[in-house]
Amino acid sequence: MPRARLTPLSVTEAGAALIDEIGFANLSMGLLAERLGVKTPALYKHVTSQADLAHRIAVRAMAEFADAIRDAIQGRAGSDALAAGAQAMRTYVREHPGQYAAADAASRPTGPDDPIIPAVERVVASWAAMLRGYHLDSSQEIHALRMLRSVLHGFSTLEAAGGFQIDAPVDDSFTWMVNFLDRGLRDIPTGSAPVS
Amino acid sequence: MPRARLTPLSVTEAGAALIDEIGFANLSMGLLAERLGVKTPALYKHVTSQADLAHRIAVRAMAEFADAIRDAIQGRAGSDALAAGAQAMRTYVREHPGQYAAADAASRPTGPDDPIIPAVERVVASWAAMLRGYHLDSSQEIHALRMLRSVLHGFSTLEAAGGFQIDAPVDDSFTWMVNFLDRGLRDIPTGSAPVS
DNA sequence: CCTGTAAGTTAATGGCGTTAACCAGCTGTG
DNA sequence: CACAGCTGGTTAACGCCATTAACTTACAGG
Repeated sequence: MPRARLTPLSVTEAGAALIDEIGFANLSMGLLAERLGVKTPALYKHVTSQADLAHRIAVRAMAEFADAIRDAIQGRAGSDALAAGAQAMRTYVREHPGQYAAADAASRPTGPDDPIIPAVERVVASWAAMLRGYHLDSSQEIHALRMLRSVLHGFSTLEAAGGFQIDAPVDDSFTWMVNFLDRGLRDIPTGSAPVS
Repeated sequence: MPRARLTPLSVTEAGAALIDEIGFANLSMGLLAERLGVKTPALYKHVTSQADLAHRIAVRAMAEFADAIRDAIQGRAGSDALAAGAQAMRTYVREHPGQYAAADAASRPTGPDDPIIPAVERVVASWAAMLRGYHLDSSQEIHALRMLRSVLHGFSTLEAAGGFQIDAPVDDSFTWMVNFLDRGLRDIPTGSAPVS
């Protein structure tokens, strides 16, 4: 019987493809083994557990996600950078819902040398670079960053989950929302935010 | 041996309490049975499956969530209503992370008579009533609603998951974000949204 | 060639959700 | 007050899944 020649990397990649098809919650060792033409226990020669597999998928996904955001923002500024970055995020989540869910679930690092940390930092750095085009007060940057992350994460995951039921084009809502954010960011009162 | 006198309702309520303690993904029939002082199969006399239990928890949670939003908005208008509603949502998710996750997972109805439908509709109606205070163009209401839902859902779930790592007060970011939204909503260009 | 190791295999364990078969406590009737 | 039946519990058993152990065999280096 010929060998399958698996590696941690090839197992992770196959897992990443599978998780997008069946959903994060439905990932199972048996399904992945079948997909790779191998019996379930063989996977444990390359991956220590299902949690380890999920984490490897998450790291890989976060890195690809960071690349996508960086590439979209690259060479643009201000409104253009915001629109391109937001669209890149939405596209990534739509095309890789399982991997995004895995990355999201693993985004709290398990330790100080968790390889997801640099990947997360690259994402944050891209959003921060994009926001720099709006010349915000430094005390407000973190708030704007958190808002941006919240709104894009919320929209993308709700869309991927089929959460927008009403019959109105989701594309239009997304464009409207990005324009709303752009307008608000271009017209921020200076000084620290007034607390109600 | 005395009987436990369980009902579908009491099982659902115990499940709701448990899911907030251990998290949506960790809910198990065995754990809930133990919590109720009963053997696992006893639960199946009141609930047809774990999926059924999760769905009942979700319906209950969505209804309580709808109440919380309605009560917060009640008697307020404009900025006050937005701030109160947003805070109510954030508080609900923080206090009931498991139930919110269950409600979120079940928010796509399984059929036309799924009891989650009216609960979801009440939530939407509250947000729509709140937005009415901003006198938006009717063509833009749905977009504003989706944005609001996205941003509050995103912020709340990220916060509940411990996603805001940087050392800056999350309360301040939330207030800043709500103010940002309020400013933007009070100053919306009329006519249909410009599409880039 | 041939030997050792690493990548597969089959077999076994334990935890879960679920179902079947059984039994006992409450309830409503004579 | 008895007792019959339903209803809400029990124990036992099944199948699926993650994981581990014990084994075997393909292949790489000497």
